[in-house]
Amino acid sequence: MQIATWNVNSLGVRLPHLLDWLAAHPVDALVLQETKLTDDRFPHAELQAAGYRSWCFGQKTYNGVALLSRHEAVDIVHNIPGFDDEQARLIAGTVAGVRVVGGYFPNGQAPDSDKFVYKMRWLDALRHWLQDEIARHPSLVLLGDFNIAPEDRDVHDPVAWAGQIHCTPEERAQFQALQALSLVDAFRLFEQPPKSWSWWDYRNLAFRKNQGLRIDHILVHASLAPRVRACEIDKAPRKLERPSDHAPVVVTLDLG
DNA sequence: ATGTCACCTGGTAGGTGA
Repeated sequence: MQIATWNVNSLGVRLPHLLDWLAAHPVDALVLQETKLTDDRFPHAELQAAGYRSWCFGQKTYNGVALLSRHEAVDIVHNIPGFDDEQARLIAGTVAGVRVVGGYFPNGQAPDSDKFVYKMRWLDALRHWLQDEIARHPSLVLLGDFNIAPEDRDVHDPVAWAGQIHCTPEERAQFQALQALSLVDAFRLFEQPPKSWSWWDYRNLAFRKNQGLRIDHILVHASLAPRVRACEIDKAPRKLERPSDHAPVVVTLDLG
């Protein structure tokens, strides 16, 4: 089974890229972030023609998430239960016995901003809900755009980024707190190329210079970790014309 | 290089968010 995450930065713009990518990488399930579409505009028909059922949770202009699956998904959840939120940032569903939780974590803007306070509150709520959710569904995968670079090796220039948004001690502590729920960073289960990033700023020729961050992650519960066969970032879509600023990340599970 | 992209309002540009 393969599960992927991709921040598409507007599905309205990126649908052709997504359809091309799915044709080349027919993953079983995929979560999307920053769809930026209200649900009435979601391209269910085009995705169905590509072999995918889709569940969306969007809003106008900003945010928006979706779950795509070749098989039926059940027990769909929108946003973090018990956390009152006007922003569409999380969708979960159970696919073939795997609880798939896709999140578009708040960006946080700057460490001294109100948006950073919201990011911390959102992460606190996520962790508390996940604690219960893992007890109900141990075969859980948490994936998406975390907007956190967990370690210095996930940052092209750790000195310049020290203390900046995505790299603050508070955000990294939140990432570690998720790991403390027995969630394992699938990417780090394997030897990876150095300077592996999942996001490159549109500015400054950042992709050409490979100046990026690894902020898109796939965390699997420890009960699934022995089943993980691969975890890779696919840089190819970032090289296309009019790309998203993020690359997809794929995990391969051997569920026997 | 404060260097781009997407989307909004409201209009032939400017603001917001990332």
